[in-house]
Amino acid sequence: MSTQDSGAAAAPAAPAGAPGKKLRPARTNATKQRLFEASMELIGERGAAGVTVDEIAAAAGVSKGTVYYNFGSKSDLIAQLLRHGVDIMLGRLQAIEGQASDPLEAMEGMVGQAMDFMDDYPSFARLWVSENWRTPSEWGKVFAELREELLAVIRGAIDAVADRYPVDRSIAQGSLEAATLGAIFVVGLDRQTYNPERTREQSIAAIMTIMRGYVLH
Amino acid sequence: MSTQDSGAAAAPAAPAGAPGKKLRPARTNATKQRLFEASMELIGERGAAGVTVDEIAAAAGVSKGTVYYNFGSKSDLIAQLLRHGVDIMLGRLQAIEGQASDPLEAMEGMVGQAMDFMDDYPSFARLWVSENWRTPSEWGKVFAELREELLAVIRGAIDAVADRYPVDRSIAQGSLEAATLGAIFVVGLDRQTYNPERTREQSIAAIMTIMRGYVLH
DNA sequence: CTATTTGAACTGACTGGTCAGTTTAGTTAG
DNA sequence: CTAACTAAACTGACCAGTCAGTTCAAATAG
Repeated sequence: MSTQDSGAAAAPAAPAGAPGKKLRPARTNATKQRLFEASMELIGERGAAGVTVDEIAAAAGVSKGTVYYNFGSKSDLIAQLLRHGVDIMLGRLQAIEGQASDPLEAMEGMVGQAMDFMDDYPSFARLWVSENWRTPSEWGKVFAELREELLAVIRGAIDAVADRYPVDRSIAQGSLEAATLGAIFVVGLDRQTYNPERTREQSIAAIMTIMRGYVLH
Repeated sequence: MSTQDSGAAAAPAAPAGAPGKKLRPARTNATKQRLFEASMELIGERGAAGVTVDEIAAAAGVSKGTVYYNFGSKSDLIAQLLRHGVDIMLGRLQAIEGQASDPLEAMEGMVGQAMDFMDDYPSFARLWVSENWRTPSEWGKVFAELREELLAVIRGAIDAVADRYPVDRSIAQGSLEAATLGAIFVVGLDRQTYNPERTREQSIAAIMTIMRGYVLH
């Protein structure tokens, strides 16, 4: 959750010509956190283009200038927001990576973690699916990178299954990873948006059907 | 959104695309078609909020006034665009509904049709996933309705499988439909956006893994 | 210990531009 | 003759980004 700002280029644009090292990130961290939370909520609901910087600032209890002080632009804020969310999700997935001895159980645990993450950050998945796959996306590089990190975790879990069980080798792993990630996001979103009565376990079982079809019987 | 007063009288003196779509159209149909194609492309790429009415009109080779003559508003245009796309997709899915005697083959055919549809209308899936699942969506009702129509077709195919084969009854059908639809969209979009080298057949096989896991062996 | 200074963090009015939707007067085609 | 369309100007709202000024905790000086 920390995800302290990568000391690289997009640091605060200090107006007084400061060289920009984080000497005293006292208030700043709390402010960034509030901005992340506020913008995750708003952007998740209405889309990146549908939310104004003024709204984000107001929701975070901060002035508009502060947004531009902490992030260089609206676009930068969103890029860092995406990274922030994926870091949280990855942290949760990796937290149980190897808790179970059986790779299918491990996979099930991972899917469960993903569903819980979507319960806790319902807006992140919305933001993800709304802005991913845009062709000349402003955040195309960010998405490609983050997507790869998520797929890598799924790939690890699938590999573990393939090592322990006989599986259908004719199925392309890449497509299988994509199908799994897609099912996770869409089942989670559908549950939130249209079918809140569906349980966590039902959703996990439906997604795990993919794995059961992958393993030969 | 502006003119929030109940001033319904602000509509054009002509029949804005509200009710009558009967024996009207001479040029209108061609114009609407061009507008559908142009806006599908643009909105699919940059999102509903990221495209201006002027751009759509220009891309369709039509004046801005024509957009407002045929559709009452940008929002209306998009709602009708969604319906238009789903109608095409449903038409294709139903065209092979019952071509195969084996329900698993029928399902595979349907998934294949869906992949072909996404090849032909690559922007529609983008529009769908970017605007679906928005919480207070302007087109929430439209989405709920269209989503139900798509799920009904998938449900029919799953039911046919469940009638002919022994299946895992502990899996909630609703979640299974959602997982299938999600996998279809995401695998298709991923192929277009990030992995164009993946074949149609690889993608179908990955999605069909869900069905193979549903059927008991 | 008190006074002064420093500068990172923050403020909010303002600017320049964009865009949905309207209007009007005229043109084209069925 | 009339529905469909054009072209261009206009409005009113809205919004990303800017910038001159303010705050305040910590550093430093006296």
